[in-house]
Amino acid sequence: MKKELSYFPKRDAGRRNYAERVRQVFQDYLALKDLRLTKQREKILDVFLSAERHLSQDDVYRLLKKDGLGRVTVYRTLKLLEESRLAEGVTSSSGETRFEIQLERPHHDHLICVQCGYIKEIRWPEIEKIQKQVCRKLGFSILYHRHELFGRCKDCSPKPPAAGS
Amino acid sequence: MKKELSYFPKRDAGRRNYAERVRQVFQDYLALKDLRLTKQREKILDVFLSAERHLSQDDVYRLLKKDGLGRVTVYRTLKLLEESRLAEGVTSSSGETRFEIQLERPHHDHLICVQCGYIKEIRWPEIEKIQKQVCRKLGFSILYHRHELFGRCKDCSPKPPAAGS
DNA sequence: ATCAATGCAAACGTTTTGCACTCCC
DNA sequence: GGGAGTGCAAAACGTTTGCATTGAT
Repeated sequence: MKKELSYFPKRDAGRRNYAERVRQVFQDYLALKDLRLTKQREKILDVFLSAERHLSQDDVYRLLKKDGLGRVTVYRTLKLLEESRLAEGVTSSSGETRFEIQLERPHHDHLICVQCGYIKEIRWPEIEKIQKQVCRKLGFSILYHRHELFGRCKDCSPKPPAAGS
Repeated sequence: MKKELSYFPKRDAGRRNYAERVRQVFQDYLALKDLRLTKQREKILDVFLSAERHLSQDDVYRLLKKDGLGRVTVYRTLKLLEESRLAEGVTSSSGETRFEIQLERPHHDHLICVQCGYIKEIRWPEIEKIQKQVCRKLGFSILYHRHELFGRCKDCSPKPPAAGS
């Protein structure tokens, strides 16, 4: 039995609901700031919700330019998503920032394959715990952190799991 | 007895030697690549060795433009320093990359104060250990990682250590 | 109808490149 | 002396801004 770690709650069943909750949060944030949920902003959000993660600005732009969406709007909307804390940036293997929707997702860090670009999410509560402890001891209050590991994923590793191992 | 963790070897005594070793490493790297250790490259290295850490490209440029050094050279040399693995970039609180010389310095991560910009280096072998373990289990081979914590340092913390704790 | 949002183009800041001159090896 | 290195200017790149038009509430 492949016990693939299932870090995140299954959302397949409640996917549509999830999308709606995300949209709601965004709308609330916008309302709070006296801003509007426009078609373009919805579309950008939708792209994230169907891709579900790790899109660069350019990815979003290319997916939506056929709808007449401009780069500027993508930039501005991504900024809004970041501000609202709905989206968060991850450094990709090529150095560019990629975004993912964070709502209701437990905090996780990233393993980034420098070869294929695959981004694996990982949770390690132990590490978070040590982090907090050490920082508290030092009087450093953490606001947020970035913990990214660059390397090769299983498939891209130079030495595939040898027989007999 | 204050057992302040002494993360880095005392270099006060051997500082000059250290500088020379750094220069040697750089020269070796350059030789390997059929490149030359020029006055400008030496000067840039010297800036790092006297500042010892966390300089942005602009910092370096401003410190050296009086010597007639151009921005372009700074960019190119910083790239060389990175390639040679002598220097490594850290994300500063304002988001720009700052560089530090890494030779003979044990690996460390960074606590970055978003208020005063102070960068504190930190070693937590336990975390590194867990990291390695987890990644090995996943078949992910780490090449390098970035672990940066953003927050407020002791001095900039909103609530100074209150009386009676 | 109002006022924010959009999209264009132009501005902007940063990094890279082309090229003649310099200088290290 | 030759080829790499430098510095300038210009190009390239990614992001932001100004402004007239569009559109959501």
